[in-house]
Amino acid sequence: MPATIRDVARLAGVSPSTVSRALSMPAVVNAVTRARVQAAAEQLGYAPNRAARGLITGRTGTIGLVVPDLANPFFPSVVKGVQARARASDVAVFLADTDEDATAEVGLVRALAKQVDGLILCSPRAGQDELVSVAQETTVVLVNRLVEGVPAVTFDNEGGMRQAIAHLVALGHRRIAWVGGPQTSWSSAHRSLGLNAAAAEHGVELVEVGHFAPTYDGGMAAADQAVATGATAVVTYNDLVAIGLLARLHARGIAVPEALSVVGIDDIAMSRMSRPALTTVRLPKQKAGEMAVELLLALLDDPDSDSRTQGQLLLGELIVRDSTGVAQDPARP
Amino acid sequence: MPATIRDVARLAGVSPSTVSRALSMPAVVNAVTRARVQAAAEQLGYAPNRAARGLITGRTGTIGLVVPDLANPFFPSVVKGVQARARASDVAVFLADTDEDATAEVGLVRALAKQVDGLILCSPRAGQDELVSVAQETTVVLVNRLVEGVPAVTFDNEGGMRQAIAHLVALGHRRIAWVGGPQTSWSSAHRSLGLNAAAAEHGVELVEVGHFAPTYDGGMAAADQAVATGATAVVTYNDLVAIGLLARLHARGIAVPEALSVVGIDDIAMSRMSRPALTTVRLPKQKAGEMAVELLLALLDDPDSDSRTQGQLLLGELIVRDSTGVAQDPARP
DNA sequence: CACAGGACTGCAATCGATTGCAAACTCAAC
DNA sequence: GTTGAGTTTGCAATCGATTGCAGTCCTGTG
Repeated sequence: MPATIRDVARLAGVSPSTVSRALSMPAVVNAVTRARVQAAAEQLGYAPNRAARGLITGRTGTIGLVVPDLANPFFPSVVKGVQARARASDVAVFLADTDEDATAEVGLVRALAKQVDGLILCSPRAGQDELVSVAQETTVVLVNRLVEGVPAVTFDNEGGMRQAIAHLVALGHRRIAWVGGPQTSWSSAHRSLGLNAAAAEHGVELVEVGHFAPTYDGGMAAADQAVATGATAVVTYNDLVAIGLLARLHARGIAVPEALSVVGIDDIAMSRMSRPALTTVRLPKQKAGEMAVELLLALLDDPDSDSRTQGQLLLGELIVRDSTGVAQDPARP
Repeated sequence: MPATIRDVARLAGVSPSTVSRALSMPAVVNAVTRARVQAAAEQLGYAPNRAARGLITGRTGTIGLVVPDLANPFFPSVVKGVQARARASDVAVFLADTDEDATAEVGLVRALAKQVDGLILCSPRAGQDELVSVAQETTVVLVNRLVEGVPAVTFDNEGGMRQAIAHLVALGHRRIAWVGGPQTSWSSAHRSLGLNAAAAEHGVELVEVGHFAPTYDGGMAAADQAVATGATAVVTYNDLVAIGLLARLHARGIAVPEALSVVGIDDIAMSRMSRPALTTVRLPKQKAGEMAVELLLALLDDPDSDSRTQGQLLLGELIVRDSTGVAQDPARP
């Protein structure tokens, strides 16, 4: 139905080759011919069929984006960033949601890999070996996950946690609880590391209360155990967990931040809307999506680019809202 | 890099034609040949290049999905539904976010149209004429928007509003405020219609407080005007607005639901997490995405299918939480 | 005036897959 | 032992675009 290069050629009175050149290598065709071709293309609303071009050039102008769960507000932000940056370079984005299923993820990735120039895998749940093997077959950029030898855009979890701890210590907290995310989560592990290091530096105590689902319900589940630690502040795996925790604390009549301070991570849109508004470490999610595309495109242009080894590290930023306050004196409760 | 049909043919010792047939019309090839081909394909991890197939068959196995803003929690749900249903039929999904820009939307849609078999336009911001014209060029399914002659999946706004009003009337409310969405919003207009009709039926008063951005901030902005109407209950354009309104009410010390009841629409994930938890009309967002794909696929198979004219209407469901309560007696405040 | 050189443009091959058509083969029946 | 029907398979054309190569035309110089 849509106009082909032949239609344009006919209308402009030239050969298809000339149309192709007029449109993609304007310098080599005569000015008046070029103008005629461009007018014809314009008139017909012609745009080259990417699939056909892809057959010849091996570049389809398409990338794939795989996320674990769009219902988790973290991911739409990343997707939006990918979207925006991809559009700016006129590349289309295939989106796939794996529903947190690592097995489905691998299958999806393999299927997608054949239809795209490159893949962006956001917080992939698959095993390290599988990711490496996929990366050997296609150009892959990881987001929020680090695997030896695979280019990635990650967040500075350690630095973020350091900021959170510094903030809490400044408020007088000396015993801080950590509500971890899923056992297998790469970012949870790294946040824990950063937290422990920072706590040690400041000479304060860090109590880990275990692993919970990275959801509102996970936060509800974690709340009581966090309280039981006797800590005066809690850092949670992410904002969703923090908000769930806040809900449970409210239900139990525990005042935030008076009796307990709460810090999340991510800064999802919901965080400023919670009551009290959540203090959190903002992760530049959209930026991560943009940079992932940037990195992928660079890799595609120059596969041997050294960005392969380094990748990109994005810094977090502490956003202080109302869920953190001066530590309650443990002596007079 | 990936294996082509020729590679498989060579390995299986047959011609490419036979490979093609063995894989997509198994009945016509000899059983032992078929087995040999399938083994070879398996061994090479072969999957046909969809782009190449698309050139011949005119069907690429790809659909496009356009949403106004992924940051609005309504849309990721729809996207998830589209995703899931599309994957079940082995079709890939191009996602595009227009950033609420109607002009960009039209451009994007036109560009996408050439690369896909069909398009799903979710809550499109473009004008009616533009949508009609796009629908003439490609197969299009609308979600959450109705345009004469274009197949669509919509929500029963009228019915949903009827439920909300019935609920409020049962609680004794007699004067109800409506916080509308954007002036040009199709769903806002229809919700208003349903509200007015239901209010008339029940003999209660409906006060429209104007049009606001469909966001948290929009809700904050609307709150004071809603209060000033003297209504004992407010229905808002969507949940995000309701949650913003709740925040402002809390800041002003107006108790919900004691002094004012609040009802949202959508039932986004955030709604059960708000304080108080939001009473709302649940819209089956994910289901809408699934049905849109279903409808699109049906239309693609049989362009003259009568689903073109009818489309699908999805019912809303009132979810009663804590933001609605018995009306305050206006006599003794 | 002939010829070298550059600027344009068209021909034809190519990418990976599908499909109409015809060739090759099998098998049974006469 | 032919013939004819039915199966199975391969050849070759095709989709839309790109690109190496070669041909045409024009211009300037000797």
